[in-house]
Amino acid sequence: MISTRGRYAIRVMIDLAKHDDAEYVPLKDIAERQGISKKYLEIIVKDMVAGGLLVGASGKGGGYKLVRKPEEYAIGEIIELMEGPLAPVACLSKGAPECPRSATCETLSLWAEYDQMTHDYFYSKHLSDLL
Amino acid sequence: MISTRGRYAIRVMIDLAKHDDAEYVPLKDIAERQGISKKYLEIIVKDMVAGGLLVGASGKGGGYKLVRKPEEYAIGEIIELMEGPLAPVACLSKGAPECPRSATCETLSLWAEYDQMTHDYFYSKHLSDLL
DNA sequence: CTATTTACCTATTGACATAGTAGGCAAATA
DNA sequence: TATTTGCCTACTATGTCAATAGGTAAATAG
Repeated sequence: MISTRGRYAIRVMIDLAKHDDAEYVPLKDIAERQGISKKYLEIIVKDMVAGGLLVGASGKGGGYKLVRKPEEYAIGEIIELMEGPLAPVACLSKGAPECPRSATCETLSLWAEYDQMTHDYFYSKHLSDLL
Repeated sequence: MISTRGRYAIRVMIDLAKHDDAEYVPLKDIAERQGISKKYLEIIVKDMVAGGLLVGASGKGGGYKLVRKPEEYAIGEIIELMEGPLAPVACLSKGAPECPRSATCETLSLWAEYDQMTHDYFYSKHLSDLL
């Protein structure tokens, strides 16, 4: 299941996308509108900045804003940044050590096909599709 | 991600499907062939019996066997028994209390569509497809 | 009727993730 | 200089994951 990290991140993105591109939006406002603890959002938003989804600005008039247009954010990108790989099994994650069972594994193609489906789905949807 | 509970359960089912339908297969043999701790498999197999996937028999000549033909087990059924609902968010699980945000939630259709895809996929695949 | 084989049951453990809370420092503006 | 805002470290309670440990009950072979 998708955890609050991923779900809240998407809601923050939607909230920001609905506001003027030029202005920074204080996290306090987002937290109030979304009914989510501001303190908890701080942790989540920090990772979003580190991952290049948002930029932040301190001080009065500061806050966060998107760095790209909503149609340029794939939902899969947001989810993978916040939750880790979409892969249903560890051996299909990018950079995973090769599984010793892979040559004879009867379930590998089941997971691989599902992984492909999931990837295609979440990278075909963009932030702009949620507005 | 699918945990060992679900993955091992499927491997046990495949192992059993490869053996004579009429005979009980001791868990010790399955554990050795699959390279999985027998003690851990006991816990998993117990839930599989409780869920109606297998039957067990004690004593000499005992073990476990399938109760249906491999083509009559949907993979989704096995996964949901062992891992809980396939739903990507709690509000889409069967019997979940209605989410207060559902009327205005901008992400609900995203998750619902993915949920449908996942369900369709894992209920279209059967144990017999993995042999 | 006894020994062996097998399933079945309860309990415990260490490591990790989840979903936060708490308190303070740093930067930018009015 | 005061206020607003982001940013940083640390802590905690709860639960899940992946087992391990040790025993009881049932069935069969001899």
